[in-house]
Amino acid sequence: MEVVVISIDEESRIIDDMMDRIVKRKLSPGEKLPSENELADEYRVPRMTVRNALTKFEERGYIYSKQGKGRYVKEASIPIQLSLTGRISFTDKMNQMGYDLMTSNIYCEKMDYEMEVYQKLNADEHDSVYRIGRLRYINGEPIAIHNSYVNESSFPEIKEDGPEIESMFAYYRKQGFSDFTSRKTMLSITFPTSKEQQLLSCKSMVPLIKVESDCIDIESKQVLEHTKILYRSDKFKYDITMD
Amino acid sequence: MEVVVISIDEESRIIDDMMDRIVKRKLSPGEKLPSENELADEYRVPRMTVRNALTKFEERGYIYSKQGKGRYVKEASIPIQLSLTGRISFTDKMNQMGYDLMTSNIYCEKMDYEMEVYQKLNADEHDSVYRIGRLRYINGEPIAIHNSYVNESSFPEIKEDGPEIESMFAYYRKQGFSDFTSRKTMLSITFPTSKEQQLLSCKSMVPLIKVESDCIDIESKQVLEHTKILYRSDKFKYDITMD
DNA sequence: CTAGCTTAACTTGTCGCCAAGTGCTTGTGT
DNA sequence: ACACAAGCACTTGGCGACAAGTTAAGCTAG
Repeated sequence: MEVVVISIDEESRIIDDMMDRIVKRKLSPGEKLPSENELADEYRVPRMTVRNALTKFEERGYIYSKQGKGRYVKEASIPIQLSLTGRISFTDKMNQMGYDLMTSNIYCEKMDYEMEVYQKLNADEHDSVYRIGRLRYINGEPIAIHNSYVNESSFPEIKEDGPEIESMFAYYRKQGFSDFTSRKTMLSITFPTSKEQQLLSCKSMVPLIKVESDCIDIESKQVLEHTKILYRSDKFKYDITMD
Repeated sequence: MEVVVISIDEESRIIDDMMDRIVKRKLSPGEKLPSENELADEYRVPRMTVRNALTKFEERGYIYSKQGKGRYVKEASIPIQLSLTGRISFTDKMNQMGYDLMTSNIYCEKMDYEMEVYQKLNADEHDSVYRIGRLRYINGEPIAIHNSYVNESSFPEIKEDGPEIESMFAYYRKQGFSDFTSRKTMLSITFPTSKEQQLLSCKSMVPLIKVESDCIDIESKQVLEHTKILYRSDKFKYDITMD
């Protein structure tokens, strides 16, 4: 009889085990992990295997390492419960939940032509579309990048106003619009580019939740903006309850 | 004057660039990437840096490698548009969209006590709760693990029936329940354990979308099940439109 | 006795060599 | 001229030695 050995990836096994130790509180936040050599002996694998596993684990954001010292368990951040369902603005949502929200404008620039975005704005290829980026902080931590795409032909002063806008809704109201709706909201997962890693001060393997939507003036049916928000997935839990 | 050099992680820069080449179609699916040595020369970095970057990229599921041959761009899978909003069952959703859905039962076992799950089922600590796991395939590809937690005191035959159930809704109807609702639906992101990697045949860095919900009989207000679904995030786009 | 420096034993980080796998090219025997 | 095998030039994969950083103990000099 032949014995079939199903090879389970050693690295994944180590990550599983580390995860288990953390959730079972055998390893608490701030505590030092066993050294690479100790773990290598324990799992009977070369140090490099342990090392690769721990590097992956680090990039997911669960531990951090210091050369010459060791690896440590990160403080677990309590997930912020975010409701994706309501039609209220991000700012209002967060204030409602009692979070200390801060916003900083990071850019307001003319974007290069991109079919997908232009189409959604009903923009002509020769229109100027501005991308307004804001970084959202909660309790001082950057947690989301909020991109708004706005057609200059709809808002001629957007180039000047853009760098000052905190809430787009407030801006639209000032421009004479009052009731808003949106067509479709799509959710997908991406990884941060190096720029996004810097802005969100996160590692390359922290998944981002990308929420794409738009904002339409109910009265004129005009598309005011297209939005693309990138949330750090390790900081949130989303309530997507229907009612 | 002091020149401050902001160090951008070399690995991330390489990944950014590879991603860019793929979306800009400088590299098409099936095509071979430049070798590690070529890229190392191009970016003026040691081969190991390129290697680490490409390994990460591979684990995200964008490329695959063959020893002795090279690295190749994977076929981009067209994301399946899944509506998270409706109250119809997974099976119905998929059939409605015209996808070739297949389900296989992978386990039906008494679970160990876990406070969170037991609480949500209003189960006593001494109750037997069964975990019924099904693997969902679309076009032959495994794409989601569907876990249902059911209290034996509500469904005494669950141990025997479990391994045969494809649709829980159908099962509940057969048991005399007809109208269902759910309380809260939460969405979060996790990474696959090694078991989940095997079941979903995906790499360790493919994020999974975890959707937790429950099913309640409207008439009796009884909690019939707690569900935990793990979707491969690289295979889906979610429609979370409100209306 | 004490302050400060040296050293050694740990830690994680980097790099490069060689092993393993593939396929093309080349040479040889029929 | 063709078949086949050996070798070489490429690929990715794995591992081990060393570099760099940290800490604490112990020795030495004041």
